[in-house]
Amino acid sequence: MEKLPHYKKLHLDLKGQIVSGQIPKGSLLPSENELSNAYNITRATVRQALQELVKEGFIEKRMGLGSVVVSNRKTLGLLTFRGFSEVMESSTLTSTTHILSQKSMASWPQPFFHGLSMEERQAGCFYLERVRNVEGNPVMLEQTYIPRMKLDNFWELVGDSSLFGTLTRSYQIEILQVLQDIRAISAPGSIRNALRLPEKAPLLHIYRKYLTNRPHFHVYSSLYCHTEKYTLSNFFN
Amino acid sequence: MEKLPHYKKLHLDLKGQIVSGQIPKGSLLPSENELSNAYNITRATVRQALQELVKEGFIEKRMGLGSVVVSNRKTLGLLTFRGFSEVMESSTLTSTTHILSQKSMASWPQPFFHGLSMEERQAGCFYLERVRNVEGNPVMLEQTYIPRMKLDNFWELVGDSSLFGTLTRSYQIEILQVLQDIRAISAPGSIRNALRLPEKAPLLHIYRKYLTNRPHFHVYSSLYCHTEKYTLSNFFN
DNA sequence: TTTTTCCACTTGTATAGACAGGTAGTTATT
DNA sequence: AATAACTACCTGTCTATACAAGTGGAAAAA
Repeated sequence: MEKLPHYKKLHLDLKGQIVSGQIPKGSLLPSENELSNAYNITRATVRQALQELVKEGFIEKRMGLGSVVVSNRKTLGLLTFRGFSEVMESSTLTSTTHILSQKSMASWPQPFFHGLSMEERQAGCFYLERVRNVEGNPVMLEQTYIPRMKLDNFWELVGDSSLFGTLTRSYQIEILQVLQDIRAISAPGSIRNALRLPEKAPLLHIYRKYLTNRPHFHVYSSLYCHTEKYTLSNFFN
Repeated sequence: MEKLPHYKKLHLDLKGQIVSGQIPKGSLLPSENELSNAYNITRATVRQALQELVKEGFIEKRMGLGSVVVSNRKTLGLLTFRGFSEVMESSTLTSTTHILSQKSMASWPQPFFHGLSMEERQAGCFYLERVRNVEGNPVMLEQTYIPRMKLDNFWELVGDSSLFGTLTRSYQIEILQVLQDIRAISAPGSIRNALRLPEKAPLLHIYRKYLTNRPHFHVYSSLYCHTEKYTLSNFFN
């Protein structure tokens, strides 16, 4: 039993009710005062929870009116934070993951797409290469690099489960922010094979740096996305 | 003289000191208690201001340590909020804009890339098509649709200046959030001409919906980005 | 000298209350 | 019937305070 802060508890409760459809899109959330009474917390704490929902794009606040549910997509915004499974898990689309490669490396690739600190460079990295499929179609190749810094039994703990879920559960590492560079490219040969693409197919290429709550610990990803059938949705704020 | 809320005042003060270099990158902001004393406001209000800076990517907060300045880039995060000029204005790259088309339309394109409310549909839209150049190279084609809702003298007020700047200054419309779908495509003929691209060049295509502080008023954009020389950088949180 | 403990300071979470300002529907006025 | 005023309710901003939890350096103990 983990004891979450009150605002987090309310946040998750409301999010659950929104994505499950109990609070339908277009409707109003209970008012801040109602929520503060119902949960026995102050309005300030309620507002903190609602703020999270705004940030994730689930609700919009209207001064004098209330909080309007504007989306019930579980995926909204999560793409920017987490791996693929979390994004897809709630949709009706079936998604699978296929691991192509999984290894510990004493040194990082040279050149690496992002600057590294001395600490990171010396630690070496874990490397994970995965193909993500939606409805049986390969749509994304994900190459992830994790510094080997205080991550005992990493592969055993990751196992078959979500990478970012494992980081949170087993190491209390949470993603706070993501920096990324996006570009469109023509699929190179190596990627074409993995995603079964024709020559010169346009691909979305994203370099990501995940900032975490563990200082100086970052996760790096290189993503190749085939966006013909499934597009990448994001919200920003 | 507009009277800003206290937290907004502090937010702008700190932002100014960060982008001007008075508070250098890597250094710590004054602590929340120091700021609350200096400005004669409570810590809750200080935290509201700092939260904005975190959202914009200027600072990171470290529990037990303080608020670290992690960026002094004027542009950071703004790409997700505003048009092109704001993004480029602080960089050393020279950027120019060329207007291809500029008209008022009684009805929206059919089909339109995003669902519209009755209100918006009936209002018609202003249409603005622009090419953005960096160092003389065309890198982005931007097609923007603005509902004709309570925007008197729109074209006169926009003139040559920034679209989003005009919306803010003349109509007090501020962008709160951006929803977007991203995909990679092969440049279609019409776009190839405007951006002077070879056939089948990979292009980034982004559909955007800007949510504003004016209820039910949204701005829509379709962006085509040539990302060979200049990539799109974003931060998420 | 090395390790542990402690402490000052920082951010995180939370309470209780107050007033300003916007929304929408009802009621009173024209 | 159309307009204006009122009202209940909602979010926005802010004060004052308290304690929990993490950081980093100094002091104490090994």
